[in-house]
Amino acid sequence: MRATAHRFNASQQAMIHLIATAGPLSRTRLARALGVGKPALTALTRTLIEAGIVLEAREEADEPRQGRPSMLLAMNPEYGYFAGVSITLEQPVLVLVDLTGHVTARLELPFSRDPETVATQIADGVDSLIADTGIARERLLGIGVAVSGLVDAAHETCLNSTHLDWHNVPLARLIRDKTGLPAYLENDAKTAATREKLFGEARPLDDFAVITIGDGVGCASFIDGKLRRGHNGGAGEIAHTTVEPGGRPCKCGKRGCLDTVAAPGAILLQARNAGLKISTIGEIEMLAARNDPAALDVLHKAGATLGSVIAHLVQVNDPEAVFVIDTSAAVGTLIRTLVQQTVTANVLPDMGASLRLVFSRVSGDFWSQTAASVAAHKFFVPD
Amino acid sequence: MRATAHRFNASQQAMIHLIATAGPLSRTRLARALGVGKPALTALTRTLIEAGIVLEAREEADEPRQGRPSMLLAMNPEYGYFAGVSITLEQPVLVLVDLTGHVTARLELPFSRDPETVATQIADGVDSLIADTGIARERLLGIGVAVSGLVDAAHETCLNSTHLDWHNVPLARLIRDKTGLPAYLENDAKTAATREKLFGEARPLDDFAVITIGDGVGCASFIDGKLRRGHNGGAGEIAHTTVEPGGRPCKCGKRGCLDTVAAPGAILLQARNAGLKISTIGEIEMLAARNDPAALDVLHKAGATLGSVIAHLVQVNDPEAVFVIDTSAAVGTLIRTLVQQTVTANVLPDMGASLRLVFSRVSGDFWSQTAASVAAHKFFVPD
DNA sequence: CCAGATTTGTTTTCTTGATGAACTAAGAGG
DNA sequence: CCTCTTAGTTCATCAAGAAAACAAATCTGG
Repeated sequence: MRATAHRFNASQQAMIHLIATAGPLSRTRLARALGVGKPALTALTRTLIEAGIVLEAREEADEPRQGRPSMLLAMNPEYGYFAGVSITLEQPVLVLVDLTGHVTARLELPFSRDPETVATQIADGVDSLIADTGIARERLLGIGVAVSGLVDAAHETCLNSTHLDWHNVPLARLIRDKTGLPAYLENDAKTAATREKLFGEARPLDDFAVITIGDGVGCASFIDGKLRRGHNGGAGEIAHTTVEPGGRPCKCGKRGCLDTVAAPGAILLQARNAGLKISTIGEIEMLAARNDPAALDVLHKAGATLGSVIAHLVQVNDPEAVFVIDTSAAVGTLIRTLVQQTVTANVLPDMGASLRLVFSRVSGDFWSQTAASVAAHKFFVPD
Repeated sequence: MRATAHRFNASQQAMIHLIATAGPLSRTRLARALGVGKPALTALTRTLIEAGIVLEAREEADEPRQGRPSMLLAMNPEYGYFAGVSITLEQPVLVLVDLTGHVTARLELPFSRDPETVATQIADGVDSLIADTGIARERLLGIGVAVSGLVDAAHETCLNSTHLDWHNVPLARLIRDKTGLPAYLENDAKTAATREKLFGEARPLDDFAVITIGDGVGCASFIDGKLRRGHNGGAGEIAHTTVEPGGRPCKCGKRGCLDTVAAPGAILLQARNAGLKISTIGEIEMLAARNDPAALDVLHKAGATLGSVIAHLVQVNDPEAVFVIDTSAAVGTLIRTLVQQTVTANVLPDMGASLRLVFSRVSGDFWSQTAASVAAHKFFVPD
C-alpha cells in the first residue's frame, strides 16, 4: 500500500533530524554537529539530495567572509506531508502540513465520538485533501491524532479519556488499517510539546516544558531532547494535582485539583459564583483592572496556583524554558504577571535566573497542527 | 600519572555497562540486549576478559535445560576500585568500593571545611587506604565526592552550598591535581540515586526517583536511564518548594518550605514547640502510637506533605518507582503510611496502580558509598 | 590582475567493526 | 550411540567512516 521509499539508515536519519531541528546548515557545520568527518557528509548529503528530501542552496552571507562560501542544506518542504487532527468534543479539522510544518490544506470533518466513524472520516478526509491539492499519495508520510487522555507507548491506543469516554480504543490502528499510512495517537499536551520542539520556539532546546491552557490544563516535557512519556504514558498529568485540599469537587472525583482553580471554565465558574456578571475571562480581567475585589481574587488564585505548580515542575526537572500556551484566550496580563511572580518567588534563585517563561496565545487549527507534528516527529526520529 | 589501561571503545563500554547493570549474562543474552550479532560478542568478550575486567563462570542451572549450557559473564570485582567520600558538617569517612559496589576498606578523615585542606586529606587518605589494603595504584579508577548543594555539569565545581558555605569551589579539580586520578563532584541526592541505579534495587529500572531524608529532604531522578541533572544542575531541588504559604521561616529565607515541615530537624522542632518532651523522632512515633494528639499532628503533617510533594513529582515524571531512603532514622511506620496514602490519593489511578513506593533505612557509610558510586558510574558510562 | 590565504567540499585509500553462514562444543533425551 | 537443541567460534565479506591529499570558490593585499 505504502510506497517503499522513505527508508533511511541511522546516519541519514540523524542528519535529517539535525537539519529539521537546527535549520539550514552547511556540510561542515553538520559534520561538526554530528561528530563525523567531512567525507561521511559528502556521501550522506548526496543520497539525501538524490532522494529529494534535502535541498541545496547558496548561503547569502550578510558580510563577506573569507574562504569558499558554504552551501546550505535545508529540508525540502514538498518532499512530504503530514496529516493531523485533534479529536475533542468540537468539530474536528483535518490539516495537511509540509516537512517544515506549514499548513498546506485544511478540511472540516463531521463530528463524531465513535472510534470507527472517526477513523473512517479521517481516512476519507485524507483522500479528499490529497485529491483537492493534487499531492501524490506517496508524498503522505503519516497521520497524527491528538486526544486528551492517556495513550499507550506504541502511540496506538487511547487507554483512557474521560473527556471522550474512551477506554482502550486502538484508533491509530483503525486509521492505519483504513489508509495504509503510518498513524500515531498522542496525548494533546504532548502533541503541543512536540510541535514546539519541531517547528516552534523550542527547536534549539533539549529541556523544556509546555503548559497548555485549553479546556483544562495540560503539561508535557522534553527532557534531554526526548518527549517524556513516563512509565505509564502519564507524565505531565498535572491537571488533577491537588492544589487546594478540600477544595471544589472536580470531574475526576477528587477535590481541589488544579483544574478546579486554573482551567478557563473553572475561572469563569468561580467568577460567577462570586457574583460577577461576565461571560468571558477577558471581562474578568477588565473588572480586575478596575480593582474589582472578586475579579482580582479569582484571577489571583488562578495565577498563583498555576505559578506554584509550574515552580514545582521547574524544581523537579530544571528545564531551560517553560512555554505557557493559551489556546482559549484565558491567560491575560494579570494571570501572566502572577504566574511569573509566583514562579520567581518559589524557584531557587540559581535556577530561576536562567529560566525562560514564555507566554503565547494561539487559535485556529493549532491543535490539529500539533497532531500533525507528532507524525512529523515520528518521521524525523523513528524511535 | 594514571595507567593507560581502562580505555575501552564504545561497544566495549556498552557491554561493560550492560554487564554492570544487568548482572551476569550469557553471551547470547548480551548479544540480544545490545542488538548485535553473536560474532561481535565473541570478539568483544575476548578483549574484555583479556583486559581482566570481565570474568567467565559456568552457569549453575537450577533445573537442567536442553542444549549447551551458557557461560556467564560477570564483572571482576577486583579489576578496580573507587574511592568515595561525603563532605558534610560531620567527620568524613573515605570508603573504597570494588567494581560491584562492595566496601573493601574505610578510613575516617579529619574534619575540615576548607576546600584545599579537604582535597589534601582525601588525597592522603586514598594513599593510606591503598597502602593498607595492598591495592595497586593503577587499580584505583576514580574518586567521587558528595556535597549538598549545586554542582556544575562537569562534576568539578560546587557552585553553591549553603550547608558548607561554599561558592564556586572546584573541589574535583583540586583532588584530581593532587592525586592524578579522575575525580567527580556531585550533589548528594544525585549520588544516592546513582548508587540505587548502579548497585541498588533500581538496577533494572530506567525511570525512578529517589527521595533522601537526611539533614534535609533531597531528591533526584533517573529518566530514561540517565541521571537528570537539569539545565542548571538543580533538578530535584524540592527541599525549598513552598508547601505551606506563610509557614515557618526557612534557612533559605523563604517561608513554609518542605524542609520546614518534613526534614527530621523540623519535625523535632515542631514537636518541641507543641510541648512534647522528646529527643528523637522515634519517641514522637511512640507518643503517636499512644494517640498523643500533638505527636499525631506533627507526624501527620510531615507525612502528608512529603506525600503530596512525591505525588506531584510522580504526576510530572511518571516514574516506575520512588525510593524513599531514610538516612537518619526519621521515617517511622506512621510517616510511611501517610506518605503512601497521600501518594495513592493524589496520583491518577492509572499511574498510582503500577507505581512502586519503596522505603528503606540506611546508616553507616551510606553517603560515602553513594559518592563512590558516582565515580563508578563515570567509569561504566563515560558520557 | 595575480599570488597566497582561507575555508568548503570531494576523491581515494584504508581501517575498523560488525554480519551471515557454516562450523564446533556441550549438554539432554531417547 | 545418535539426534536434537542451544552456546559460542571461525572466516569471508561488507559497509561506514577516517585521514590525507586534492579541487573549488572566495577574500586580501600587492
